[in-house]
Amino acid sequence: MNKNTLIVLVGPTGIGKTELGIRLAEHFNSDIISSDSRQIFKELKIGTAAPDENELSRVKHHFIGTKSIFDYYSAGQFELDALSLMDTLFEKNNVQLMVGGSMLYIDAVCNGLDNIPAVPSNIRDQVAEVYEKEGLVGLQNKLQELDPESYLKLDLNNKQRVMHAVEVSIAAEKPYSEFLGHNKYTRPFNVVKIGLDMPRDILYERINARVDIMVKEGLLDEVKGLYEHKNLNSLNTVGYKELFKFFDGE
RNA sequence: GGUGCCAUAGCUCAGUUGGUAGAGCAAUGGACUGAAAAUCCAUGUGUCCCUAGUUCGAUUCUUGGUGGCACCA
Repeated sequence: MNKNTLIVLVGPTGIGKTELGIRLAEHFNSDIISSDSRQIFKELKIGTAAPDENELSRVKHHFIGTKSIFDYYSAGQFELDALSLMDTLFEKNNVQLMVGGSMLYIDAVCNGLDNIPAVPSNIRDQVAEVYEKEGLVGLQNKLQELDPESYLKLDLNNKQRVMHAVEVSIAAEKPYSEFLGHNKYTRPFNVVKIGLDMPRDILYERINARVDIMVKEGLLDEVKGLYEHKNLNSLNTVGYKELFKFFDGE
């Protein structure tokens, strides 16, 4: 049994993770490690319901507003960043708290992802160009050539997956599939997961009320200011993409 | 009160030159190891507002209602 414990607080949007997380952190005198893939972007405040100044002042938060929407970020990077942070945090207190709804991020920290090499941006551009010129079929052909095993296993309609497998295969100069299946990581801490739940109709009322508050706080201006960047991955986000469509008259 | 427009899936709407209807979103189930609040796959949904006509047949055309919106008074 490790002496260090990571409490992971999960649950659907709007259920009250932020507030409960702060109260737990105050109780354990711990920091909060955010595992929210969108609150990490400093430009996305209102629409992601990121903790406000007051909440941030109550407990030290990590990974809130520390990246820009123009930065490339990923679950794998989060795994590295979070683990190295936790090394330091556990020296101060053997209970730490992770709060947020991005399940792959949480999974990466708790169970680990395989050690797949990062893809340089020039290779991402190169693969994106294949997609632009030859479409999904072009990517599928590339995958069949570079990594026949993934070609058989992957959902070939899923552009994101096919693209990533191709990118990694090029960057690593060996098939993407060879990196998979080795993730038997043990972590130097225990994991206690707490999942929050409530009746759906009440949750929906809370979410509706919260959207009204967001609008009062200036959500429309926030989204308008980001409109020109609407094609960035980081802005493919609930609450933003719908408003982009609204501004387009859809 | 008058005139006009509208009423179709949970929501926004398309459509049927008259042969009982469909997209997007939502929902539900599933997949997913560096975009994960993402992405992909599958599935259903209906008194087509009510009424009476015309018609072999009306959600579609006509009459009269009801409700909503706009304009005029």
